[in-house]
Amino acid sequence: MSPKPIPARPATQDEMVERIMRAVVERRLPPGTKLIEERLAGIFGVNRARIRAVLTRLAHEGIVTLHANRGAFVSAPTEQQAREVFEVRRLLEPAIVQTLAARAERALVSRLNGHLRKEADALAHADQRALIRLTGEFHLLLAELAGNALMLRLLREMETLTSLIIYLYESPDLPACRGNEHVAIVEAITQGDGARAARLMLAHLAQVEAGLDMRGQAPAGFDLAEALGA
Amino acid sequence: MSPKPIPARPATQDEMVERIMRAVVERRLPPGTKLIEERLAGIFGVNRARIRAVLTRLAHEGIVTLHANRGAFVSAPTEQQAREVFEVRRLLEPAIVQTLAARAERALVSRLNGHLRKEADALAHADQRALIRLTGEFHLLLAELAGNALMLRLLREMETLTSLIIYLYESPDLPACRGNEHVAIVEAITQGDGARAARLMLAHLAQVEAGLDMRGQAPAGFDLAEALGA
DNA sequence: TATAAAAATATTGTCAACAAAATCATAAAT
DNA sequence: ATTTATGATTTTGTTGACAATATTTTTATA
Repeated sequence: MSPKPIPARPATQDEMVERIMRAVVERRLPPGTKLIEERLAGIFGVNRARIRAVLTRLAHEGIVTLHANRGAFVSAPTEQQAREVFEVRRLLEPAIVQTLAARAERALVSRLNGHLRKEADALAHADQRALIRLTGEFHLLLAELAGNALMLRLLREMETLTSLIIYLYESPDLPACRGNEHVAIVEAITQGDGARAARLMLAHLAQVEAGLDMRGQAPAGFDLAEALGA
Repeated sequence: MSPKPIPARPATQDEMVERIMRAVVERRLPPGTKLIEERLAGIFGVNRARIRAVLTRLAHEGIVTLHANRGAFVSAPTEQQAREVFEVRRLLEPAIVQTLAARAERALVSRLNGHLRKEADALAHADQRALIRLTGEFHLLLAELAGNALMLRLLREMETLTSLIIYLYESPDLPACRGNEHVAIVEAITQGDGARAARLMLAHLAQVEAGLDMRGQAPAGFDLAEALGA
């Protein structure tokens, strides 16, 4: 028996989606994990109908896969799907940094540097989990600063999918993005050199993709409540 | 009283999503239309729970907007959102045609020409509704032929949003895309001239966007059953 | 011991009824 | 006539129960 998690007041739908996505990004919910409706309902303090809506949303984003009469599982993207995600990211993200370079005001630069500092801290403290999360969030921060809400949503989706892809196809202890590449990109943005920023981002994505080797296994199950607890 | 639509056997979720999206694209469901759950349930021969899942999905795609305790409405994208959609399309679609030009085999070319013929037919017969649908589907066909399922999904989403945007911000009797621009793009693809195809697509999208003037009104309601009937 | 059938359990899919909230219609008051 | 309050109706949000389907466990058999 795991120590029963405090029943807790009901969570909102966005909170639930957010917490599950975060658990996926932080590798507490590996691909293949079965998401049992009643279990989730218990954890979040809501009933199954609410959970169902959450799973529908996540399924639509591709983070969860629904099998008829069998339930919801954390997706295990195929090699083909992995390539598709990177293809789209290669089209969107270089354009984002190029835009940012064109209007690199103080506030923008300082937020980027603030983020880089956090990444460096996590690295210094060998806080693996934080590092994984932060390296992913870097890309989302760029999208957010670009001021296109649609783009941000799409990238959040693909960032989460990328987490699954990396889990499946890359050695788990290498962080997805190497910190210095992020630093170089911010540098180019700060200097207003959009072309270089775009080039660096493209190379960065290519580097991540190149680090994959396509022979992954979906691992076994484990404790849902613990994964979603903190 | 509208003539009660045949109760019909229950529709699958995908069918319902498909039919609503098509109704939006064909302008039978203008932005602002309220989508009453029970009404939809009657039309599709299912119960409210199923409808709810459908609305959740559509809301996630931005085609429908949910207001707490007030229900679901066909979205009325703001000027800002409209710009965001076009920004993303400008990044994705030129890349798609460039890819296609690079591997323009017979089968591909013939499918494209087949589509152009349909557009020409609809134009010749002054079949406004078909023309609207086909001009949108042209862009989806390109995405489909590019063989990236993720990209296809994203573009289907944005194509539907574009329908709403055009409804709101452009004179309703001009078709969204002028046929000859599509012809020129296919020509460039056929000749394997990727750069030109990309340039034409970019210009095409810019032209559509330029044709918008941002002072739209959400129109009144009307008969749901009729809009979704055929 | 290994395999196959059968029962028991767990999980999802569906539904109808109720509660809460918003909308609409009506009536009262300025 | 316009506005404001009141009540009736519509619509959404939530819940629990049940049926249908998978999965697991047990039992029987080779």
